[in-house]
Amino acid sequence: MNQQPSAPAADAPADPSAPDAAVVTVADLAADLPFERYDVPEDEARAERLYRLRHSAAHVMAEAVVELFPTAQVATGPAIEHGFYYDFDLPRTLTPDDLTTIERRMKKIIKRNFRFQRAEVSVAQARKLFTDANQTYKLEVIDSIVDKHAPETLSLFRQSKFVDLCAGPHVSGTKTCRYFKLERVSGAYWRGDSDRPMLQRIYGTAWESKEDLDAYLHFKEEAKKRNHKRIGTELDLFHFNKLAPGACFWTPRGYTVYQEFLSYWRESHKERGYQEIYNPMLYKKDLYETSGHYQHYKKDMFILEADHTEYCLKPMNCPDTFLFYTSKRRSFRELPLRVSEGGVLHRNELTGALNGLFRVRQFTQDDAHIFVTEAQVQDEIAELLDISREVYALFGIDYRFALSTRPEKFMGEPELWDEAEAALQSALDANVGSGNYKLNPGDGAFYGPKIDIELTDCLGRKWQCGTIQLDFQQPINFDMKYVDTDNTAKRPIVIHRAIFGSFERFLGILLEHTAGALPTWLAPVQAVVVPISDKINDYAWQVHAWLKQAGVRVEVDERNQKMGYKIREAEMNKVPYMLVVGAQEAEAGTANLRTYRDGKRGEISVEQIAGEISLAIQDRTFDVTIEPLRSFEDADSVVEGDAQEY
RNA sequence: GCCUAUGUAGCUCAGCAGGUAGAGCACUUCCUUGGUAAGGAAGAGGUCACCGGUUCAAGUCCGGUCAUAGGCUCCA
Repeated sequence: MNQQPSAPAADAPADPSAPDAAVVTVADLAADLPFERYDVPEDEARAERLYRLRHSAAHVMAEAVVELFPTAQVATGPAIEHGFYYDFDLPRTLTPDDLTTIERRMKKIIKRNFRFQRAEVSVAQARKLFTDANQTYKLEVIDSIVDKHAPETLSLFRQSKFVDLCAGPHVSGTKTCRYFKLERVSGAYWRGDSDRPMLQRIYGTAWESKEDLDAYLHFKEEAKKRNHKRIGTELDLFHFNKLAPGACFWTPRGYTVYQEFLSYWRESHKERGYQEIYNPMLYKKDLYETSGHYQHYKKDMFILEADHTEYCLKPMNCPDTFLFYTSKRRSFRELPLRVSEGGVLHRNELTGALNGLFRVRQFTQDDAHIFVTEAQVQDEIAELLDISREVYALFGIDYRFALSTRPEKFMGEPELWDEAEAALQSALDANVGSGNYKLNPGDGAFYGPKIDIELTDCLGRKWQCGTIQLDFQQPINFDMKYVDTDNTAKRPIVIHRAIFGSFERFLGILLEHTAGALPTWLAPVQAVVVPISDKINDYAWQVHAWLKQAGVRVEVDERNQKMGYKIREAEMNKVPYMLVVGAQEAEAGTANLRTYRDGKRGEISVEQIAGEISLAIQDRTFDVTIEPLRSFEDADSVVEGDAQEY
């Protein structure tokens, strides 16, 4: 084989000690501009201070990158939750080694504590500056600022040898940014537009103290341990296979959990007057033309052909539930008509968007549609708020309601919107209390206002799962009617609602929230009997039979191992109840109880243990201790669900 | 779909100057018959994601495909 002489590669990192003389940086060109001392106000709130710090860290990082790549084009670099990022257009892609190099250079800059300085220049001056420096992204930023605000001047910030178009604010000196860490490189479209160039984005985190930084890094580690995909493997609940990307394979244990979940859902909704129907999964495209999904949602649907006709795998339950409604004449006496259809849904999510149970291509929503008269809206909403509360209390998860109102683009009559919004609002005021819910003006669906439910898990992350939406549009599309008391046909309103969002996603959240230690009623194995030696196996099976009779999912670990080993195994499998039995217990008809939550409990009669477990199952007690990790999430960042739009 | 990284036993990972695979756990068998998070020994288990190329020789280098992760975009 030919040994290539080790010539420097064309794309090797630039040597900063010998910068290309031809490259003129913004800082060089801005040397004569009127930069002034920049003072930071005292007594600022922590959030503001962090914002300054992180935004400044982004500038420091940009300086380090420009040092390394003098021809780099810099795009934008804001402060974000936990840190900052900056986007660059670079001559080559960055490697993990580059990140280390950049970090080292940043530390040098930080150590010298360069002051941030500010200059105000005319728009023309700014344009010339960035044109001469060949910074095209900045020019585009200037253009959009001018379009939007038509300012007379623009501000520049400088620290050391880096000058950036920037409104600020910043810290006074670079040393304030010293508790930082670069986290990762990724691609990001310029202006978030997938038709524009892909830039390289470097993410970093920055804090006010070493303790904060360490705590944050620790938090990230803990969060990683709780990843539901990891727990799913550890507890043998589900797996994924490349032959069905984005679809979950539930194992016997996992499917047990899933079924328990479904049973609860069925039971609780049946009690509240819901009727369950079961519809087809495959429809001619005409259905979705009627609903409008074919026009607007086609790229997310799986479409196949048979009999020279296009068929669609249903991506949501609404349209086919409407076929149920219109399948016969409806009377006002039937309303409110509460119909649930937990069908299997398919959505052709982009491969890059798939994420464990959080974002799948096949899933089931705890979906239901309620057909109501206008007068019934408010009571029905109150009822839904009540169910939501019941459900979330069961899982020990914090939640908050949010009202989203008419967006700029909407369908239907504004008067109807106003009425509907008023109905939602008064239901919220009456049942949740005014001020106890969030307002998202203009965030409603185009077909109606909605109430979203945001969950907060023990990692402080927010999730949008449940949603209650009013829909005036589909009743028209499907020409839904009911015969009213005066014998005339009237148009019902549809309420779309989901509490969990999707079972898959909610289970994923629950697994992370509980770190896999599910409440007894959901646990795949609720109790394990641990005989101390195989001489006790007969009694162990006797205990097994007693518990089984009490409706407990119980196993016997009769492997030829020491009990310490079996206990360890049961602990790692997060089995709520462990019943240790030896000669003594066999004699007395007892078991030595150990629980996942409370540890060793001592010798108790099997009857009593069986009673305790079966009560926990029956009541669906949330018998789990959640130790909340210190939260690093900001108040208003919500991870959006896949169940929010219909 | 786009960017970057990753893909070796059921799991977690090592091996990478190219010379035809290794650990721990899990599993099987045997010994041990034990009091609340790992007793001992032996054994079995892998087309190194897949396809193609370079080479006498590829887990290792190159190209492509698929999947996964983190982002971006999307989530009427």
